[in-house]
Amino acid sequence: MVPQSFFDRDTVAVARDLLGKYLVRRYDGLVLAARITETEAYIGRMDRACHAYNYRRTARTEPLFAPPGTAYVYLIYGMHHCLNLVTEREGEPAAVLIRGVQARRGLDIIAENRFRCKAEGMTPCQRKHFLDGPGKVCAGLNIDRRLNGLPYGAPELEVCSSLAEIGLSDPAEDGGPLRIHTGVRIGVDYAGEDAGLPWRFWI
DNA sequence: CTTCAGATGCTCT
DNA sequence: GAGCATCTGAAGA
Repeated sequence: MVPQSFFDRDTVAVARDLLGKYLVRRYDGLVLAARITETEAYIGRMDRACHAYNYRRTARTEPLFAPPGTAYVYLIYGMHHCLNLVTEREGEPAAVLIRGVQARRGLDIIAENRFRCKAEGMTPCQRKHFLDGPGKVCAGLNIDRRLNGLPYGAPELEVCSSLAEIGLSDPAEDGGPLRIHTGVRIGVDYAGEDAGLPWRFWI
């Protein structure tokens, strides 16, 4: 598991550094793991796209003011969940949205969570777009508002830098330096000039 | 491959 | 009451 201090840093740096790391999700005796492939940074201090813009503190944004590494999970469009990991020192509302991952452990369980079928039964289209969106990440890994506010270090959700930590090997870990792409964030047109900030990262 | 409508409920005004 | 850090399936090119 990466140390909590990993999240106690500049949010954009954390967003970049989370690429290639692993989300490990545990529940009901199951262990799921997925490689992080797409992230976005949100910084309340100066970012209109952030729910806690200008330090706005409400019942919803409360987890963003919690210690680094805390999970911030909210419901969007009435039916999808989005997972964020809180960054910066406690009291600085900021987080990284997990927008995409690749499944590495628990394929059948994740496929069941997403499509109510075995991994083998997925269509080519379902396979191609398996976990390439924030709502899909949460659906596949069974993440919902029950995890909102979860302190970092809890076994239910961890971030690891190597799958060896859960007894697996991943060829992608030996693939050399990551080729990191940068772009504008998705779905934040309402944020005015801040919508153009290059705070989306993917590999 | 693209566009498009519809689903659905929480949050803040 | 408006709007939202989205996804899906259907239809057309």
